[in-house]
Amino acid sequence: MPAPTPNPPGPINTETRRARATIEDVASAADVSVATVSRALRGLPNVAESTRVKVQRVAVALNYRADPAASRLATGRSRSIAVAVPLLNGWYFSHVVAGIEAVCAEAGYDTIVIGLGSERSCVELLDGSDALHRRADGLIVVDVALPADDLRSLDDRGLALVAVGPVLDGVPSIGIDDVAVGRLATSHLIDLGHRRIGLVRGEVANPFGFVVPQLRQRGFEHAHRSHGLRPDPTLYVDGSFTVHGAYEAAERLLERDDPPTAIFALSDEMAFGVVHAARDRGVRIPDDLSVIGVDDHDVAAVLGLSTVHQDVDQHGAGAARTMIAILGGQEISPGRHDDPIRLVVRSSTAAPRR
Amino acid sequence: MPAPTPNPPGPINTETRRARATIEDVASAADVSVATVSRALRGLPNVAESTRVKVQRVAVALNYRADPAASRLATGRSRSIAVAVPLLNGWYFSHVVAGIEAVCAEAGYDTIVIGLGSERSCVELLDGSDALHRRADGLIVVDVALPADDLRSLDDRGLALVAVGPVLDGVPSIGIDDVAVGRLATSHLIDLGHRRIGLVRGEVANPFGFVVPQLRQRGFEHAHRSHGLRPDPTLYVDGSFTVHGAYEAAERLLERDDPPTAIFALSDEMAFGVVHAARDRGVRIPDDLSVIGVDDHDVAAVLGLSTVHQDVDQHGAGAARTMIAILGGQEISPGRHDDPIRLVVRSSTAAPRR
DNA sequence: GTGAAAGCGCTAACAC
DNA sequence: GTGTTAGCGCTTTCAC
Repeated sequence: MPAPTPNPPGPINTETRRARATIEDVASAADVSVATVSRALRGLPNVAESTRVKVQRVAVALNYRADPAASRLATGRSRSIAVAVPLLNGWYFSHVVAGIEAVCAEAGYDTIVIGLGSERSCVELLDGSDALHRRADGLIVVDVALPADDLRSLDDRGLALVAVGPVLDGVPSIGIDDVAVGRLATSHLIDLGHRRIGLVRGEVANPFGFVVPQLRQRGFEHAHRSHGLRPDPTLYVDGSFTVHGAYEAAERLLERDDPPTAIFALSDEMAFGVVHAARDRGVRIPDDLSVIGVDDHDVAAVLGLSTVHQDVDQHGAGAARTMIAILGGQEISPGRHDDPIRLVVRSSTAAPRR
Repeated sequence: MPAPTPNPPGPINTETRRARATIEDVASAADVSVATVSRALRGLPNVAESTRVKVQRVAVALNYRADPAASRLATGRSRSIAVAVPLLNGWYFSHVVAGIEAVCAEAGYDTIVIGLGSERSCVELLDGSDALHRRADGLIVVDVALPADDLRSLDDRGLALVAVGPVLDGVPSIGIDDVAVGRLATSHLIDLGHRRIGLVRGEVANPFGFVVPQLRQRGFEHAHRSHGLRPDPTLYVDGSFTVHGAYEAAERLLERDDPPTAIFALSDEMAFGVVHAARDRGVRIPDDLSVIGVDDHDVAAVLGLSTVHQDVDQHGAGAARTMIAILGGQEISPGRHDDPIRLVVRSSTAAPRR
């Protein structure tokens, strides 16, 4: 158990308060009761239009804003939503977060981010740790495969759940068909004539399975089989979902006596690493090696990287909208929205030379 | 004024509460008063060690955790810090945010992110809008140049302030010497023999000046002057700090009858766009054109891009540590920490051919 | 060392 | 339509 770090003592409260008007200030200034102020300001019925106007005017004059903590305490709702992502600085994740934040801000919700980089953070997330405990009304998990009972425990705590990425049982989710992604990229390579295809997968240090890699890999294998081919597992390497990790992984592949003629990297960032490694060893792309990634990262076009496009900001925005609808009391079925994907062929893929 | 969106009605409260233990539950189970529970759990003095142990045990058994809203209401501190950034999905910003979040989580603080993409969001930030008002104990602004009176108003609201990026008057800040960055990159080009150097600047739709571009530009101009040269303002173009924006900006430069022999892009992402544009028009790098950026983005190495390295994650982490120290009651002088930078020469810069 | 009680600022019954 | 009042769950004097 982490050391209890109490709030430092001291009457921060009183210093701060000076400037802030409370609901009572507004009430007395407007010559009504606090209840009326509350109703008027929140647009509730049973307030005479004239009173509402008067109260609003006073509130503006006093620059009054309800204290969210007090409000949360009274209503049980915090008007903020949490986003849990494996790493905050990945291209994919930062775009999802950006999409979420934009929608949340628009709707008056705060966005609190939780990086799941360390094991500790993952465990805490579910333990009902500080980050979630009564601080957020809902949780958006991005590419996190929560086990069923953790799902339930979160639910028991009254947290609304929405997922971005793979399907999560009983949770509304938005993402792409990752198996199809794997199939699409791989078929492209096979159609070009490639028969020995390397796969740069990625593990993330994350106790919850990060299932995207598996799904895309499954698609990779499907594609082989449906063309009557058998994938070669000795051509599978781990790129950790980073440029650098993939660089090293690709080195291992290219060092072989029988290197693959094409490499499928499960993300564009990893594909960048592959391209780099190839270049450093004088392996020409696409002449000696075809490379394809996934994401359609802004830099993919610069490198001429073939890839599978997905509209990442939209995933985040869609998830946030769903969350807000749920929090707004709408019945949302825990369904799946598969966003379309499409193959983008650039100059990094071509028929094998030999 | 935005439409008042009240919390939807409904007894969410009671449903939720079922599972959660309150301080009273702990008190009665441990057979002490709530005051004692509060003291014991927060490590305050004047609690018999035996009592403390007992209370802790009960708290764990009941999976008790203080409700942050109630705690906030009573103490005035929310144990969360807000981060305001111009765009959440830029490489630089996402790394800063990641650095901040990691440190905050470690210290038990929530990280709430605020994107300043729209004008509205900026205005609201300062208006004491919902996002900040009593929700966060401190605000970390990243590359945001707040005017002096906004600074004061934030301060009046009792918000602690820390800045990442350029110096902000009266606020502790961490960043790099952006003028030096401009000088370093430009001198490298000049030393190589370049005399006509294009500058890809960047504006971000942000009412607060985003001063980084100006500073780096100043360094660019300094470097010229100290070599007895005069920069050519017709060679300045706007790349919006995006790959795509820089692509178009570079096109304009390369289309000229007298194109520059080198281009300094104020960020690596923009440099990528320049490289792309050059490639698309058959301009060879570095033979026909030298390109240099700033950041040392992971992809810079892949493209062989020369650049000015900075340690971005560290900026975020450092800022967060400073913030937490301030919030912890330490006296922190509003000083400046300049993180070191260094020139990284790769293959995108060389002497001009003619 | 511990407990009783008075808030913190707001919302939601309930009365009028 | 509006006001009164009892909480929400915690912290913090102030007695003991």
